[in-house]
Amino acid sequence: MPTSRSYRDSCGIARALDVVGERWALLIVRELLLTPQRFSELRHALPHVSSNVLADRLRELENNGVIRHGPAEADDPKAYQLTEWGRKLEPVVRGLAGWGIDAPQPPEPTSLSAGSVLIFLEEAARPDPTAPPTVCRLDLGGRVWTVRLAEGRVQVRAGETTTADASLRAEPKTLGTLLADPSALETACADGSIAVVGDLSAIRRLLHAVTRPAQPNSP
Amino acid sequence: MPTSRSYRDSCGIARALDVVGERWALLIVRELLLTPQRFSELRHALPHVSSNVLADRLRELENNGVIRHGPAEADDPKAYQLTEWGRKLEPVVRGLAGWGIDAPQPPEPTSLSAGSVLIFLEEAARPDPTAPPTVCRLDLGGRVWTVRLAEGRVQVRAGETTTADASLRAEPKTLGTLLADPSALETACADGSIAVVGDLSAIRRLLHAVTRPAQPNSP
DNA sequence: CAGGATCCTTAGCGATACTG
DNA sequence: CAGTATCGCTAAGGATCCTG
Repeated sequence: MPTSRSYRDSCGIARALDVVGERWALLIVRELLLTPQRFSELRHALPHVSSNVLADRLRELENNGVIRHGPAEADDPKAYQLTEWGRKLEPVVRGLAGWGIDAPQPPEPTSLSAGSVLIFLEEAARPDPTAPPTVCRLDLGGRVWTVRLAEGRVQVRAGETTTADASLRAEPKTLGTLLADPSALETACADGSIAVVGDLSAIRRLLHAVTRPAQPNSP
Repeated sequence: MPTSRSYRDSCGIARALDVVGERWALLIVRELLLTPQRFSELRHALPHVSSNVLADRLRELENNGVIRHGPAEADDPKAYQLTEWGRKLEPVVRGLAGWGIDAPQPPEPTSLSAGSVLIFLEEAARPDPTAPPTVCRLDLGGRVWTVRLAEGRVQVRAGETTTADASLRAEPKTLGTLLADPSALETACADGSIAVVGDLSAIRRLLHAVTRPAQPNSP
């Protein structure tokens, strides 16, 4: 029996939380915002969720019309994907991402999935508007993504492109480290923790796009 | 106990949910968005939360820098209020409200606090831009609010105003019913479930501001 | 082997009662 | 009024075990 506890409040917020307020629900939505994914891909993207909870959430989200399971639009017949209504959560999820970035850093060991780092890229990046438009191909945790920098924004899409300036293969966590400290790029290339093909300066532009202008830290 | 249940994910969304993802947290933020409130006021606004859970959440939100308790800015010294960072959740909460309004209606008995109906007012209202600017004074569940309709938007503020076109006193749930069915206004006046002073047509404009243009309802 | 279902333990939740 | 204390319940976490 999946969850059925409700806030019993007619407010739109409470009704939204009745649907996506349970644990892990919004992180599943985060993952599916980027691309439809299968059960095992979601497990890999959210390594700390147990399989029963994930199955419960997926069933619940499907029953509530947030995601869809079967084949639709001739896609992967086993992939979970957002419905039209579910996709409307995108601004909310992005807003949460932007807000959470300002949270105090937990000092604990954390994971970082491909979805995490890509959403972070889109949300936190403020690339130099005067820099040349750049297209990077990312091979992140076994999936390929295309990242475009142009006009002060970063856009991520699932899948290949034909016109990349550079290609980068790395673990999500490694890329996260580089985003925090772009100066480690050469070292990472040298020790093989990442692999770059093409124009290295394109990767450098990507990394510097998310360098934030000095966080105020007053408690 | 090592961690008090964290997602252990460096993603901004996960870190946001570590702070406001627990049950009731975002509904507390919803209430405090309108005005600082005391413990008993929050209990009244969220009738289904038990006192220990409310106390836990408030302590947690305070520890995480979302709300503040003591006296600040010469306000009610016992009221909880949002910090500057906490207030930045407003677009997220409003986004959730707008999304949740399109959720299928739960048939169960639901509550409706003053905060609920006021956020709904601000979020769902699309007043006629050609109608005259209107100021209503609302006495809702023992607190006074000022509602302004102007230029196609509705703005709610806590407290009195000096220039109201009309004043309305009602229970939050009664107002919710009227917003769903404005034609019941005369009946409600007659049977005393609401009390109107001043220009009744101002109240009528307020009620019609949220009448939505025919919901699509396809499952 | 992907895609779950089942079992067991723990921690968070809900309701009520109680206290400074 | 502003919370604590207590207790039964249920969801989450973790591992293992089916099933196609």
